Amino acid sequence: MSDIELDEELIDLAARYRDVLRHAVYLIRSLDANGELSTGQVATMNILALAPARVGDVARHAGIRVPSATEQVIKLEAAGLVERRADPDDARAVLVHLTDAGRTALATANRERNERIAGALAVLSEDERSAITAAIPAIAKLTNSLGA
Amino acid sequence: MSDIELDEELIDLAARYRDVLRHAVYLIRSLDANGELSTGQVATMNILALAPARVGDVARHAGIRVPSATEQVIKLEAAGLVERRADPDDARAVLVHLTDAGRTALATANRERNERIAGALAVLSEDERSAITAAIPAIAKLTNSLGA
DNA sequence: CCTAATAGTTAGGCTGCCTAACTGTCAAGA
DNA sequence: TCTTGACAGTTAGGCAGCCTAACTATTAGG
Repeated sequence: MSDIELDEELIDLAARYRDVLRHAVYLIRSLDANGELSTGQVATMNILALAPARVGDVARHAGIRVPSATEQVIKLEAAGLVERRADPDDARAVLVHLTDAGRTALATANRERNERIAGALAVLSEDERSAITAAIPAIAKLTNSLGA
Repeated sequence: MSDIELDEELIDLAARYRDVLRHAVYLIRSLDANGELSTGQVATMNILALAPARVGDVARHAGIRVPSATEQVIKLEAAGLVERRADPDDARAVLVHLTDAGRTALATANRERNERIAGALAVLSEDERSAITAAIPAIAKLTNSLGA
C-alpha cells in the first residue's frame, strides 16, 4: 500500500469522523437545552468538584481565556454555586470554591445528562455499545493529539 | 445481571462517553479557529453542496431555527459564497445556491479540516484507528437517537 | 527599591443562537 | 371569488459566550 493510498484512507476516515463530531456538537447542545446549567458551567463546576482552583486554572482546563473564565465564575457566583476566596499564598490570586448548592446542582446536572445518554445507549445493540466502549480511549487520544 | 446493574453500567459508559464528547466540542472549535469559515458556515455549505436548498431546509439540517439560518445565509451571501434565488415553484420560498467561489472555499475548508484530523489519526495505532472506524456507525446511531 | 512578570478584572466588540412580530404567498372552502 | 388559515422567510430585539486590549494589584528578581 503506497503512502498516497494510506493518506486517502486516513482522509476518508477523517471525513467520516468529522461528520460524527459535527453531529455530536448538536447532541451536546440538545443535552444542555433542557437543564438549567450550560455546558460551560457544568464543565467549570466539574473542574471545581475535584478541588478549588484559580481562575486561570479554570480557563486553562476549560480551553478558554482568562477573562471568559472570570465571566463564568461571576455568573456562577451570582447563582450561589461557587465562591471566590482569597488565596492565602498569593494575594493576586483568587481561589474558586464550589458551594454546597453548587455541588448539589452539579450532581443533578451530571445525573440528568448521563441518564439521558444511558437511555439512548440502552436502545443500541450489545455490539454497538461494545464498539463505542472500545473506541473511547482512542477517541480521547485523538482529541488530545488534535488539541495540542 | 439485574436491571439495576445494567443501568449502572450504562450510566458509567454514558459518563465516559459524555466526557469524550465534551472534549470533542473543544476539538471542533479548535478546528475552526484556524480557518476563515465557522463551523456553522461549513455545515450550511456542505448541505448546499449536494443541492440548492430552502432556508427552512438549511435550518432543519443544521439543527437551528429559521431566523438563524436566514442570518447565516445573509452572511454567506455577503461573502459571495452563496446566492439566494427565487423558487420557481413557490414565490414564498428562497432557494439558496452555492456559488463557484463558495464551492471552492468549501473544498478548501473541508480539505484543511480533514487533513488535520487525518494527521492526528496517523499518530494512532492501527488498532486504535480500527476501533474508531468500527464505532462510527454506532456513534452516529446514538447521536440520532438522542437528537430525536 | 525598582522593574518585569503574573493574576485577575473591566471595557468593548463580535458571533451565533433564540423568540416574537411582521410581510408576502399559497391553497382550500363558503 | 374571496377570505382565511397555514406556511416561507425576514426583521427586530435580546442573551450567552467567547475574544482582545487596557487596567489594577501583587510578587519576585536584580
